[in-house]
Amino acid sequence: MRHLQTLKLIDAVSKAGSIRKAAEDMNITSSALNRRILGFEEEFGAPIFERLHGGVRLNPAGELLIQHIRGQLADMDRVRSQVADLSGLRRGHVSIACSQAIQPYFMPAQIAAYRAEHPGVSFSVHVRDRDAAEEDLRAFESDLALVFEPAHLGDFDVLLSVEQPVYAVMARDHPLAAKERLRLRDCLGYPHVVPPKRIGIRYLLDIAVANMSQKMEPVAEADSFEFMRHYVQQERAVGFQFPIGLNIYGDERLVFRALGKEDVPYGNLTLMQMRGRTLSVASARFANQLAAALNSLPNELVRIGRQSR
Amino acid sequence: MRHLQTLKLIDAVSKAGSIRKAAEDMNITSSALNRRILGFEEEFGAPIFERLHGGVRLNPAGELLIQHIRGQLADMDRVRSQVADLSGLRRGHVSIACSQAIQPYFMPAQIAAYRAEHPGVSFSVHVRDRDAAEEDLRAFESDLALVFEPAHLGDFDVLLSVEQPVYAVMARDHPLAAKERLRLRDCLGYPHVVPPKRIGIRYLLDIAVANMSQKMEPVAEADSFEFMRHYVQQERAVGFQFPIGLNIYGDERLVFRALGKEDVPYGNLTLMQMRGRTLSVASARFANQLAAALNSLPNELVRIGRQSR
DNA sequence: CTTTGTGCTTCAAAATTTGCAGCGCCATTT
DNA sequence: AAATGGCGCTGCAAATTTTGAAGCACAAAG
Repeated sequence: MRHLQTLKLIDAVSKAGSIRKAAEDMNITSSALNRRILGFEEEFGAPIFERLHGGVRLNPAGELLIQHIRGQLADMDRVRSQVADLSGLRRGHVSIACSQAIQPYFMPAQIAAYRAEHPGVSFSVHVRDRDAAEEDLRAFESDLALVFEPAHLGDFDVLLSVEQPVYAVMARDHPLAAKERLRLRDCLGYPHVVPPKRIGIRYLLDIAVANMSQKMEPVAEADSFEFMRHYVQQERAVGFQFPIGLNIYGDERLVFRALGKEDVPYGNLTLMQMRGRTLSVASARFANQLAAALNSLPNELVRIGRQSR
Repeated sequence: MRHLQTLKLIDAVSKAGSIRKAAEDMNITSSALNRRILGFEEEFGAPIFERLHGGVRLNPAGELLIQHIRGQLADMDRVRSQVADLSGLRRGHVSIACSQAIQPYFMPAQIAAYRAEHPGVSFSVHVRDRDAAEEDLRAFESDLALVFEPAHLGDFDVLLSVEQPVYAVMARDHPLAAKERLRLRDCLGYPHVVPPKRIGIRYLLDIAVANMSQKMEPVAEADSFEFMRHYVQQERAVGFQFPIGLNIYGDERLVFRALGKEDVPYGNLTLMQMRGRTLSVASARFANQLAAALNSLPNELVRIGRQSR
């Protein structure tokens, strides 16, 4: 798209932090890029970059502009997607940022299901904690975000929000595995593995622990659920995870127990988009499918709950 | 703005209905314009105009695109306005579509008040009936619309809505001028002047008359309030207008009487903008001022009511 | 049948953009 | 203090793109 080239270049410069670096990324000469920036600033009527030793940075005017540019680039993509859909091609691309817990089971299944009906649609999936996911939306780098406990809801439209309890994860022969109803303080009595503070589940655990005399003393802090899952089989420790990230029936060596709401607050799994954006056809449909799937999750949990008794 | 030139040209062609006409408007050759359109369609991936004998017209894809284009052009204006405001220039432009009744007193006073504080801001005021005002918003030709009884609220954000009774307007020596409380059926017993159907006040009168045995039999149907105002002094007829369009104390030869809500429904004077748009600094501030002024109107009306007894 | 107006095409001229090389600047390193 | 390396910026000529003038084929109107 020729007429958007200058805008793309400005975006590239703002990301690279230097005209020369951006020029290399975009496969043109730094002098050409430099003059395009200068030319744009002239017709725009104000500088958008402040020059400093070692590169450039957006000035306040540039910050205002870059938001417009990213919106325009994304919106043009949306229009093209709608037009493609209009002509029956059913092509498109969906970019989604989501929490780690969504990655192993939920998202692959959802994408496979969607692609079974729309094979022309491709996906980008970004693992992002709750802050980073919101940054992605703001920068128009993801169309959707599906995260636990989003921090600043101000700039976003919430498409759906469902609650999920926190589950304790342990080896099948762990002493606690015998108990049907588990309290958080039981878990903290054993070695435990928790995620770092930026992760939603840790946020909830911190809230819970704040009201207790007992303190959290993790033997390991890890942002990889895979690590946690294997570690609890090594040391007979306890880990924590949301059920959407668990294969409840699939793992014979592990046991999962929901922690009550009065113990640890439920996590809010929230599907959101940038406020006011009109998503591409593919993204909007995929969001709908996600919403439907999430809405049917509670039944699933009830069933799991019964089975675990 | 160079990189928007192609988009502006497409907009011009869609409005002119012909490439050659648009070329003349935009001061370039038709061949150059033609090739820009062709070039754009190629990189866009689909035709956006359908060619027919005697000109071109947007196809469905083009309709989708033109909406994006107009949004983009308007948004770029907004960004520039914000940047100008950032650098302290306090310049800007406000474009507003409003009903005829707003034109004589309310809008001039409001604009003068605003410009007294922000002399760098200029205005475009378009007289539009309720349908046309909405069209203006959709086409991004007005930033704001202030109209009575808007028809399709779906695509717009309502910033404020206030009620105004319908007033009967007559000469001071009209027989009805002696009565303090007037009924609609009294008015219809005398010759009366009403606006055409597309005007909000007529819409309300039609609703009122639908519930009556008496019929409306206007001696004149005119969309000019000036016409009505002078005509009622010629034939001793009765006219109708909203109080915001009346200079209640200023005209010695005319008398105004509010019609009760049970007689004729109150008109909804609504300030709106295109859904989801971020207005320029000047437009947003002017909208705030309008909203404040409209909110203080009811007191004004009460005062008028007392005085007219 | 002629006239008028349309979108589109050809080709050379005009305008713009690009790449190369180099300048001056500044913070860091030597 | 000097050297270095990275940076934004600038002449200048080449490359590329855009433009204008003229004309073609076509369809509707007179």
